Amino acid sequence: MDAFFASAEQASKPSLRGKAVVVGGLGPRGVVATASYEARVFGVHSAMPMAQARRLAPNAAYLVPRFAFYRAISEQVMGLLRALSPLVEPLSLDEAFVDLEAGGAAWDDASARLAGSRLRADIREVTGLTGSVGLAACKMLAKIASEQAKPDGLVVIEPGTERALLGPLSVRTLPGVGPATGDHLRRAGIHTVDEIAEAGEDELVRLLGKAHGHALYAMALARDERPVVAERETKSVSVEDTYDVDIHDRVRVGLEVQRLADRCVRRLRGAGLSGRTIVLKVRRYDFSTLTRSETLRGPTDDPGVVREAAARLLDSVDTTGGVRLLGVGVSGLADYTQEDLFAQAAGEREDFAAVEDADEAPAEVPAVPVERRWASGHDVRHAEFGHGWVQGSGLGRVTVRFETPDSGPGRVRTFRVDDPGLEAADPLPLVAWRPDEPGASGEPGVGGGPSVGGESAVGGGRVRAD
DNA sequence: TCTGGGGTCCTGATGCTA
DNA sequence: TCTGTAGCATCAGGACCC
Repeated sequence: MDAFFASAEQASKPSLRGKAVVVGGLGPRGVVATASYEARVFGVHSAMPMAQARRLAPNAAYLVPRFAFYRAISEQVMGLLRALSPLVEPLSLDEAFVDLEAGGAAWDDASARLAGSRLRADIREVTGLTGSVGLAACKMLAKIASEQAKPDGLVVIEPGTERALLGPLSVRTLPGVGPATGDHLRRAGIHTVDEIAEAGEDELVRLLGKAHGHALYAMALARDERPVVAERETKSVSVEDTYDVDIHDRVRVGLEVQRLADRCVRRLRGAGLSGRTIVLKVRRYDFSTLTRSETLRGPTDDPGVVREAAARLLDSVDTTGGVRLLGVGVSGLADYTQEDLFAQAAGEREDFAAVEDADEAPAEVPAVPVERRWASGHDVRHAEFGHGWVQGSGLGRVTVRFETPDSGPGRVRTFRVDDPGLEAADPLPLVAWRPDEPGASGEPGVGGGPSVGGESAVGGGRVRAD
C-alpha cells in the first residue's frame, strides 16, 4: 500500500486530501511512522524524529496512528490476496508476498500482469486506497519491483533481465543492506550490485560474515530461492516504552519493569503462548542499549514468574544517569506452560485477570478520565453535528472537524472537553459497503483457474506502502 | 535535531557436557 | 582417570525490516 497510514487518514478525512499528513508519535520523542507524498516533498520520511519533521513541514497535519483502523483495511486487502493464492506471506499491515503460480492466478508474463492489474483495481474499489504491485520470479526482485512501482503502479521484472536491471543499482537496494552494511561495503569500495558480484563470494564472506556474505552474493546474482511462506511462527513477544523524560528514580524504574512484564504476559496469553527466556531491555540516557536475559527451566505465562525474572535482571543493570526506554520480552516460545504440566498456579491466574482490567488505563495520566482524552485524529460523534474527528485539544477545549469519508471537507467547531454531546466513535468505512463488491462476498473479481504449470517462475506479487 | 515499537536473524564469547 | 574437543545452549549485542 502506498504511504499506507497517511493515505488511510486522507481517505478518512476529506479535508486532508492533497495535504501534507504525518502519522507517528506526537510526544517529544516521537518518530514518523508514515508521511504522505505531499509531506515527503518537504523532506519528511519514515523514522525521522517528529521534532525534525515539524521543522521541515510546520503546516502539515500531525496525527497519531490508529492501528485498529489500519488493521481492518489490511484485512480487506489480505482477503483479496488470499483469493489469488493460498500462499500469501504478510510482512506487515501493508505489505505481503503472494505466490501467484501456487494459486493458479498466473502462469506467464501476460497472466501475471493481468492478475496484478486486477488486484490493484480491486484494492482501490474495496478500500478506496492505492496499492503498488511488483511482479518477478523471486521475492527479492518482487520487492524491488514494488519499490519501483510506487506510488500507484505495477512493475514487472521479466525473466532474463534481472542481472542487467540489478547491476547498476546501489547496494542499499538489496534487502538486508542497511546503513551499517552499506557503509561497510562502501569502505571496501563496493557501491553497486555489480560490484558485489565482482568482489566474489569469498571476499563478501570475509567482509560480512558467513550468513550475510553468502546471502548477499546470491542476491547480487539475482538468485533468491526463498519460498513464500504462508504461516510464520512467532519467535518472541515483547513490549517496550520510551519515556518522554528520562527516569532516574530506581523505584520508579522497578515499577515500570513490573508494568511492562504484565503487559508482555497479557500479549503472550492473548496469543496462547508461553516462553522460557525472559529478556529485559534498557536504553540509557545516552542511548546506549543493553539487554539482559534469563532462561527458565520451563516455559511460563505466569505474570508473577515473568515479573520476578525481570526484576532479577534489572538488579544487574546500572541505571544511574537515567533510562529513556524499558522493555520486557519473552522468547523460546511454546504453546504449553510448565505450570500446565504440574497443574498449578490457577489461583494466581485469577488474580492476574483482575489486574488486567485495572491496567487498561495508562498509568501516567490518571487526572483525566480516558473518555475525555481526545487524541488527535481520532473519530468522534456529536449529538448535534454528527461524525467528525479531533483536530486538536488543550486548555480544556477540543476542536473537531465534522466530515466523513464520503462528504466534502467539513466545518470546524470547538467544544469544552467535557461537552456532554461529544463522544468517541469508531472509524467509518472508507468505501460504503455494497453487497456485490469484490471482497464483500470473499470472492474478488480476480480470475483463478487451475494452475497450468510448466512455467518455472514463481510470481511474487507484492503490495506495500513505505 | 535527537533518534518509536515490535519483530527477526546473525555473530561471537562462554560454559557445559558427552 | 585425565584431557582435549566437538557440539550445543545461553547470553549479549548489533543490524535490519516495516
